[in-house]
Amino acid sequence: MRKKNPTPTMKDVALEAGVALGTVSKVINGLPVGEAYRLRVEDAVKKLDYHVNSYAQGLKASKTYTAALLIPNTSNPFFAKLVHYINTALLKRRYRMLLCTTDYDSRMEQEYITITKQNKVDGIIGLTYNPNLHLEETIPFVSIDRSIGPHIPCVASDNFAGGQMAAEKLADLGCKNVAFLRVGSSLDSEPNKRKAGFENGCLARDLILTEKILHDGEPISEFEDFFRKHLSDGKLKFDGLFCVTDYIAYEVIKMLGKMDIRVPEDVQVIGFDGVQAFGSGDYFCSTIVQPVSDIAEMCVELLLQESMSTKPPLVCLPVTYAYGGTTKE
Amino acid sequence: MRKKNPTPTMKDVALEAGVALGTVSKVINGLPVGEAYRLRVEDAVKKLDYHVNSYAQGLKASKTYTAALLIPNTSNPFFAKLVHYINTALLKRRYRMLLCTTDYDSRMEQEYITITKQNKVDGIIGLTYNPNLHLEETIPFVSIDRSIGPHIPCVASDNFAGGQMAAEKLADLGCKNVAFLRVGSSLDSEPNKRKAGFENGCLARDLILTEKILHDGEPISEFEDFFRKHLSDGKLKFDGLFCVTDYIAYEVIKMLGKMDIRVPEDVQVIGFDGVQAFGSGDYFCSTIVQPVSDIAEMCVELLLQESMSTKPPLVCLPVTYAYGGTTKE
DNA sequence: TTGTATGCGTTATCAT
DNA sequence: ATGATAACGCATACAA
Repeated sequence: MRKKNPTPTMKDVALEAGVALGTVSKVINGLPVGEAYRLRVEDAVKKLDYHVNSYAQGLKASKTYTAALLIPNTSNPFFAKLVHYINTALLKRRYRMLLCTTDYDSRMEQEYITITKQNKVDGIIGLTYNPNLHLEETIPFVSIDRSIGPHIPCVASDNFAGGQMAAEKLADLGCKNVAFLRVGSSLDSEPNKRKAGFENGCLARDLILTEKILHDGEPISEFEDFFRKHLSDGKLKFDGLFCVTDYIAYEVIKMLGKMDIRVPEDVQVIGFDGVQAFGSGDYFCSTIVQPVSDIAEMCVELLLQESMSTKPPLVCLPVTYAYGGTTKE
Repeated sequence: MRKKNPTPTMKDVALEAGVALGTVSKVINGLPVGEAYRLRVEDAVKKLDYHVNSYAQGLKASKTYTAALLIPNTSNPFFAKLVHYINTALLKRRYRMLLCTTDYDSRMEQEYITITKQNKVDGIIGLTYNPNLHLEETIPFVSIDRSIGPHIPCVASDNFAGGQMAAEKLADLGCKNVAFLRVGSSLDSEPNKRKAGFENGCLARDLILTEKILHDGEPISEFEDFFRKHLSDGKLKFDGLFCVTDYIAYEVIKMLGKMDIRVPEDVQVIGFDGVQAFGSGDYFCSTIVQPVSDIAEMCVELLLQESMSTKPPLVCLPVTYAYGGTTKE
């Protein structure tokens, strides 16, 4: 009883159980071992409240059981949700998540690649906007929403179908004259397909379509000017709006409020993402919901999958529509 | 050039530089070493793009350079912000964060304590609602918003001052008759002081005060009944509301909208937390802003501080008021 | 089947 | 000042 070991090791367990070190290891890893020995070891484990040191384990295996998640921030509710589900999916597989919030900053994204090296992560899941991110060939990478390279799988929502769905929903709800509102990084990423899908849907349902696309530098207030341009004696020309994200929808709805245009009476609004205020039950707006938890699962699954051969280049997951008070239903 | 080592080790560097292993270690750790040797080692490090394996380092030092963050979720924007800043503060000190989202579930909180053991974290930062959380005596713990035990530091906003500030602000803006709205876990935690501070402020400024406190089971819609009870010919008796969180404020404002009571014309509303929609510039409502980044820094500082003796039992950080459209200013 | 010895990447103690 | 060596906790190939 001289030195009370703060956290017991396999050696302590072996000593306690009166068996050899190797035997303990086998029991821990579920390898075949004599019944009597196993019981004694298990007792000792319980008695000492022993837990394997997964870092030492990793050292042996040349793995760290850690995956990095590269993401702009945790403030955007969509990202926050992604963080949550990816973390959970990793933990379930006894992996740790190294959270790297880049703040849309390319410099930071590169910096994190370094941290990633220092931490010897086993893989990286990245939602990144850096057009020319230089990443290690050797380390597994799964991209969200953006195709990054020939052998790097990309996971995204079915953005095209989502755009289409928005058009159909607006048509079903009686809209005739709709607008598509988007603020876009010029990078081509999967979410860009929302536009194509929406156009396609409008065509199919004979909706008149106007588009307003803000480019990198332009302030979001440009949308207000856009609306004013399409106003005739106080009434907006459009009866439906499809905003490329819930965030845009949120800003747009505020603008409409200031202009005394009622939502959904005068104009119906559909967003994209499925963001909930405070993570609680209700949506900010009627919206196309991304299957965040499925996206997370898929990313982790692909990342940890051993065989490179079976990794598909692009996985699109189905979206759903949800009512959030900004449409007539 | 036979086997191309995927990630170089100290040994490789030593070989490359033609020096002994120990020498490399010293250079890496900034210990004194001959100038010529140092240069050769540094060259080799650059050439091989060597990074220390912090897990092996940890194995020697019996540290993991990992701290766990126990928090209900990342969906609530206030928590999301906390996650972001704590992660950043840890990373700055070359620590990793193990994110443990408990979903307000006591069972999960305990489960994570186990994961925490398996992962041999060096410390825990916890924002937890488990009244009788059983935690290891041996591992450093810093609590957010709740005093948990005699030797466990607690970090929080100055909630009392925040409550006071809300009362003063409402008084300054012309309110005479105000209400305090709270939904409360019965647990006594620092945020409860918001009530005391507000009462204090109302007294000082001669405001008539009504309180409505929802208990654990009651649905938030109870507030709507409360309002209807204090309605006389369509006008609300109150001209100011202090909601204990921005979330409550958000829900309350929606209710008021349905009742055709205008904010801030008919009634002004102040929340608490300083939550921003989508993490962008503007606040959901006029609010008392918690200094999230300071809280995060303080937690990490206290956690990693060696000397137990100098750890204060409770640290309260100053709050500020921010306009968010739901007050007359 | 069980036990022993070696090595994973580092650091620290010791001779040199 | 520099270099060899042991030890950290664990897994495993090999010997008993």
